[in-house]
Amino acid sequence: MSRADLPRAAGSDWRREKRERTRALLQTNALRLFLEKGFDATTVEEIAAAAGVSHMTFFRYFPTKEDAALQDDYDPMIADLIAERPADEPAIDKIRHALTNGLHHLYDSDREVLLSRLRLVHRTPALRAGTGQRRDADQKLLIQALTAAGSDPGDELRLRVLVAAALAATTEAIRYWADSDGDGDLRQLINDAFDVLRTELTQGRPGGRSSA
Amino acid sequence: MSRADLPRAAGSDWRREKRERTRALLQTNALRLFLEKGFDATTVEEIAAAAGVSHMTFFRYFPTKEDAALQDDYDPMIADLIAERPADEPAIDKIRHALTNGLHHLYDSDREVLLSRLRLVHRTPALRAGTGQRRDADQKLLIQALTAAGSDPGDELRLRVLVAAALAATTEAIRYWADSDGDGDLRQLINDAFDVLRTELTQGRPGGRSSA
DNA sequence: CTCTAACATGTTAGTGACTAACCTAAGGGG
DNA sequence: CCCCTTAGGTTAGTCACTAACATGTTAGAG
Repeated sequence: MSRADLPRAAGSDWRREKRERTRALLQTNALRLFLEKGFDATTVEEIAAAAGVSHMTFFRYFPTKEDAALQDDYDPMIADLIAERPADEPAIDKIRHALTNGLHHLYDSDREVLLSRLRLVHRTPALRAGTGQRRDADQKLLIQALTAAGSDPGDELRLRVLVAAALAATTEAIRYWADSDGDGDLRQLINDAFDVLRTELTQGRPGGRSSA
Repeated sequence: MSRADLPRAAGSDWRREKRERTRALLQTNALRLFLEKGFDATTVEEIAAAAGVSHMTFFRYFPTKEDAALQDDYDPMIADLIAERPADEPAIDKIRHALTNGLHHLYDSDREVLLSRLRLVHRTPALRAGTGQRRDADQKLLIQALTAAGSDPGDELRLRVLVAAALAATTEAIRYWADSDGDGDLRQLINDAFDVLRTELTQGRPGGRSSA
């Protein structure tokens, strides 16, 4: 297999540190160049050169150029957050709370970085496409977490639709937030989006969102 | 611009027919080869050769290899279907009915082709990513159609979430249908998916879908 | 009827993402 | 001390996609 020689998680401390340093160097340089010159105008060669490695090393850390812009480590914590919710809570609320709580951290720490990354993704078709794949992965993750937390795994379509709708609402809230340059409270927007699901889908009144 | 010399919609009957024949030849050969050998294992050269043209001609008709697998002409009719719905119908029902009615046609005519195409997309990461972009486009289209049909354009987030949730439900129904090899009625599944939105998101009962 | 503009297609020669096969150097355990 | 593991390099590909320019064919103006 082509990617069998990926730098792995094991090894002595000093090797792990080196790996992590190289990886971080590649990703920060990638993001900087993408923001400076645009995603398409930046070549993998340039990124590798800026990080002081060869282009092959880049591909040992990131399977595609897109991944250097999209990869982060927020996903693994979602499952944990779901597991922490009370077992009798409805699935949709578990998701809602897990997501809003999860966003909490990066929201006030990495705020500016997050915003510029969202804008980059927004204006780059290749990256927008990449997020679709991420959403599929997130959906799978959430479904697993929910069944692990007690949801009926037999009712497949129901779970898929629930999770997909929840992710769609979250995505729209995040996009809306990025579109308005980070004005407003992201968690509030996400709650608004979930409220749209709750209130608008049942009877379809033309107005009535909870806040601006 | 690079794509300024795309075969256009104008011209005499003669030219238009030739264009359409070439285009159809390219797309059917592309789909056949993708299904036979897999998407990645098929080169654009092969497709072009099978259609009896050069690889440049291929790119004059399809901007990317993915498009040869994904492009169809179902989208334009969605807007029409929305416009046909009664003006006072809730947005979510407009979408639901437009989509189920729209699926009606291709459902019993192209059924087998549709199924194999869905399976192809399902097992090809590059194509799954492509569908994400299509969904963005569909979302824009639907929002335009809904505002044209009387929805309040000022309440941006609400419309985005509504449409995104509707598209998510539809997508999940279609995937579910493809996963179960086309057993069951697709329109019924879509209605089930919309019912999940309606009944499960409001109070989050653990059971209660309308049919299998 | 001829000349020309428009247009579908071809040819050739790129660029750049990504892969495969093989090589090197350095630390760590036997 | 040897050797194995592992981070990284080198080189030489393949293939999607682009740019620039060439060619034949047809439609329409004169």
